[in-house]
Amino acid sequence: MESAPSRDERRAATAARILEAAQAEFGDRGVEGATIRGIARRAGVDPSLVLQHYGSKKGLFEVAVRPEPDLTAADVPRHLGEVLEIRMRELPPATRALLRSMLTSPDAADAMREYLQERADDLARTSARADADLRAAMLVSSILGLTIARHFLDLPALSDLDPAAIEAIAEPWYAALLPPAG
Amino acid sequence: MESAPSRDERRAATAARILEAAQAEFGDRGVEGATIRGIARRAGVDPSLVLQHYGSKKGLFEVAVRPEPDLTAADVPRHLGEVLEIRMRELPPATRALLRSMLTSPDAADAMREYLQERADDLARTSARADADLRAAMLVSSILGLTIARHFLDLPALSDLDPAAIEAIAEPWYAALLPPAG
DNA sequence: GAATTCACTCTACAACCGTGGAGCGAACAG
DNA sequence: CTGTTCGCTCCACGGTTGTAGAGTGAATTC
Repeated sequence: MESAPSRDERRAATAARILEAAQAEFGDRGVEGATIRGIARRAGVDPSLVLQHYGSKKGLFEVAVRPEPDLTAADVPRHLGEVLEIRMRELPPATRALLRSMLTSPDAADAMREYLQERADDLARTSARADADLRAAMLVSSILGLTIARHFLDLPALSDLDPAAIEAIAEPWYAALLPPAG
Repeated sequence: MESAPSRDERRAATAARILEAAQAEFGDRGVEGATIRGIARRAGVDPSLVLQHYGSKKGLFEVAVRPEPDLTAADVPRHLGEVLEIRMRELPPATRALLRSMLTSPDAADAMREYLQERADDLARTSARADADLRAAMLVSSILGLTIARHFLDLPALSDLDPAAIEAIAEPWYAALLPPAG
């Protein structure tokens, strides 16, 4: 038997439900397109409650796009496979919300640039080439394009396909752009 | 001396000025973010006039993102250089408006998918490989990612750089993914 | 010169937005 | 059992949006 949840537990649970609803709504419509009322409806809650929990729409968005801890983990993906697999299969809700908003919200654009820059830096460190920074930036940008085309534009050749088939071609291609040192 | 412009000519001129303002505004803020009032202000005109010319916001957007004829020209760019050069230097206003809106407007997403599909088909025809369609889709998606990272996210390694430097690396890399037949 | 067209502005409306404050009712502390 | 906390809902406000219709004055036509 479960013990009856306490008041605090219930509050935390609705807060989490609101956050999920917000990520879904931001992911579907972007920051500007999503509305507090829409998020509240999806969470089965009054619009005011959303703001009582997260202060403002902007505040809610900042929490909603905060990447899951295991994605910002310090252990650099030595193989691109990790990043690729994550990007090619289902997107994490926070990532999806950030991607959806990055072209219309300066805040989201900043967050995305920062994220891409980190990934590019990680990658550049694995190479000894003089133009490693540029090549790393090109690489992460290409992954970004693939992600958008597959998950947001539904380009048939990419969205219909098994992730493994894409990875099989992409990985050696990426390695050709920025060969690992040694 | 110029002859005084007729009434029709003046009307056409303001219509064109409104369209330019709309492309700029859509390009800066996206379909949802841009407002009729903002477009009117930029064109130095009353908001109502915008609708009298283009019917509705949606109608205006459709005209605003219509690609310039020389970009849809039937002559396939045999070399990617053309596409790349266009994408790496200044973006045409219509393209910029479409790109900015593609993640938040289903109509824009459809138009962009269609455009990418056409380009991918053109490219795939230059190859005899069995997986040419997939590789072509990957290629145009990568260009898309590069364009976004450079022009919309301002990823420093890409946006600060001379287009030629990027092309010098990108072109052979792209050729490696989808080598031209023969 | 008078009559008419029409490019353009003014005003208004209904819908929607983010947000704040008052109030209710059930879970808590004593 | 009584008093209090507080998670939650209701209602309201000011502002912005897309859009429609009436009005105005100058260019056009006869």
